[in-house]
Amino acid sequence: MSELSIQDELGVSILRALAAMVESGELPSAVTLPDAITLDRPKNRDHGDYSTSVALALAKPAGLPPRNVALAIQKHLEADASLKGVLKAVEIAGPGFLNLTLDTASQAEIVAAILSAGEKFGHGKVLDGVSINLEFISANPTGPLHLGHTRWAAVGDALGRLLSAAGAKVTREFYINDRGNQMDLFGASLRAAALGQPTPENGYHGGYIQDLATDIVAQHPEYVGLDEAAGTAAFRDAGYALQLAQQQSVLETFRTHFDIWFSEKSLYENNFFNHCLDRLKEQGHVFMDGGATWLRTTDFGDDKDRVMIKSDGAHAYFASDSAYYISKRERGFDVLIYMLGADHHGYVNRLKAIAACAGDDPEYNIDVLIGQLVKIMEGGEEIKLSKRAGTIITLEELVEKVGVDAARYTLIRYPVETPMVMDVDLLRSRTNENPVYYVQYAHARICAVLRNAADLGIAYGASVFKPELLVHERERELMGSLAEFPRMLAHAAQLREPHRIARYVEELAAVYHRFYADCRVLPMGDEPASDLHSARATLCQATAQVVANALGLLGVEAPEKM
RNA sequence: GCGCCUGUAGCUCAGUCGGAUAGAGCACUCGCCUUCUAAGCGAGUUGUCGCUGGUUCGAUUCCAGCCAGGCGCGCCA
Repeated sequence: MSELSIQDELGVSILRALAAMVESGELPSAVTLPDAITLDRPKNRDHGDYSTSVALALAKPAGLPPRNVALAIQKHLEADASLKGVLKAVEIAGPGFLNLTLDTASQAEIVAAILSAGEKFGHGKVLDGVSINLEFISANPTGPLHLGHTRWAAVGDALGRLLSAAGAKVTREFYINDRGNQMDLFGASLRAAALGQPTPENGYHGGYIQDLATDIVAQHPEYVGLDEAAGTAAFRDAGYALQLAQQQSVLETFRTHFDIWFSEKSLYENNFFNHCLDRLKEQGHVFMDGGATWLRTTDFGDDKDRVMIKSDGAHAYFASDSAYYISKRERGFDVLIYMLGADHHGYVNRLKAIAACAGDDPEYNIDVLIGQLVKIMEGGEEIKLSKRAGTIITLEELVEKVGVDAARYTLIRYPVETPMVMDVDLLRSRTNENPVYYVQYAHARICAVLRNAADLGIAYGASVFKPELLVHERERELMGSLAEFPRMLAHAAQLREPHRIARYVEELAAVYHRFYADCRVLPMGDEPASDLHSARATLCQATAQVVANALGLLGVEAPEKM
């Protein structure tokens, strides 16, 4: 079997047909042929296994009626010897669509391909060799992770898995804002709580502050006696360590792993920031004004120039952004993905401007994903998200209520640019409204069938598989869906849209359930085992593999029993 | 004012190299377990794809303008 999938093979054959048509004068030589042919899966099964509108697209430049173009392509495909045994029929429909129907045995090769590739089935090379830095969450270490962070935890982690599967070399990074006056405020709030004093103005509230303060005092009773400056610093550092450890621990239980926890403070160690500043100066976009040091980001589409070093000598947050960008690039990453909340979308232009100021190509080196904030409904009312008010749903609480699988799946299955409403009551009720159960059930169901097959002594697997037996419409439908997985994965990776995986696997589960309802897999009663039983069991095995692979990309378990 | 996102069925939402009759779940009605997991399957009902124009063989999809909602525009972090 060739390296090419059947879709690819058909696409290449059509391109060959087009080239031959130019050769023979059936198409004017002035017509520019497409680089690749896209084959769609028609919604209507009467339209074959794949369809293409290439004839429609070429009709105009060729100055020919679309049907004539389609007829010529059809003629060449039917004469193509390499498609014997692959393509069963080529039909022309509507204004000039070409509908292709595959030969059964050829279509069923996908089953063997899946079993052969196993966990790797679907993985591809569209991002081969690309070194990607994927930064997400990057919450302040001044409190627990809330639901907004949780969306990024789920989506970011799934995106990391997806990009890796597409061939990219991915490093997941969490940026710790461990510098600046928010940290000092955090320290002052903890100290106040420990001393039983009122929370400072704009300080941090919430029960966790009191809890942290209590823990710190238990470990370091001497902190209570320190003066304000020393005490604030001591509580800040101790609170930071505890809070960061808490975030790290809860993320691990959420199956979200980071390769690097990057400290903002570290950007100012070992003269690194000055090194970055020098690099930016070399590019000529740094200037002084009013005693401050600026980056002229307006050279590259930003609304206004940005201060890096304030006139009082302090580093503005933008200084960190700039240095952090350069750090990532110097560590060898080609593509930097930033996942930001909608309230930070104003940063897109300035981030891209940093890249341009550093002499890079913002369109290639920076990829910013903007996620709309999550709203939470409980008891029919919206809960406002406010880290400081203390009325937050944390990642831990969400997991406690609905479990890791349901939480991750629900958060991933919507495009991030869609504002999302999570109904806590609904998720807590564990009804079937959550499609994760639907998908997991399909997997568990298949596993049950395969267990029974083994008990009955039915052999299944690539070695006994007879592809020509799978002629039932439901079987063909199922194999068609399975064959879509690699292409879907590549597309989702390129678009950075993990939600497509969830949508795909839901459809696959639906197709499997239909197959299951119409096609008996195992022998009934005393019926003797046949090759068809084996073939169907093998198809089930391949389906379970793809469902498991898809759920694996989402970080959701594929249970063998439910 | 400028910028970004959103507007699709009663509700929650899918649908981006433009494609054939616009989909799913929930909800509602009715069927299917004396054999593989009924957490399932099947049938039925629901639409000015925000509005108006443009591009073309074809627009929910691309472009422009408008309407509505959300968010952002600091020598804060």
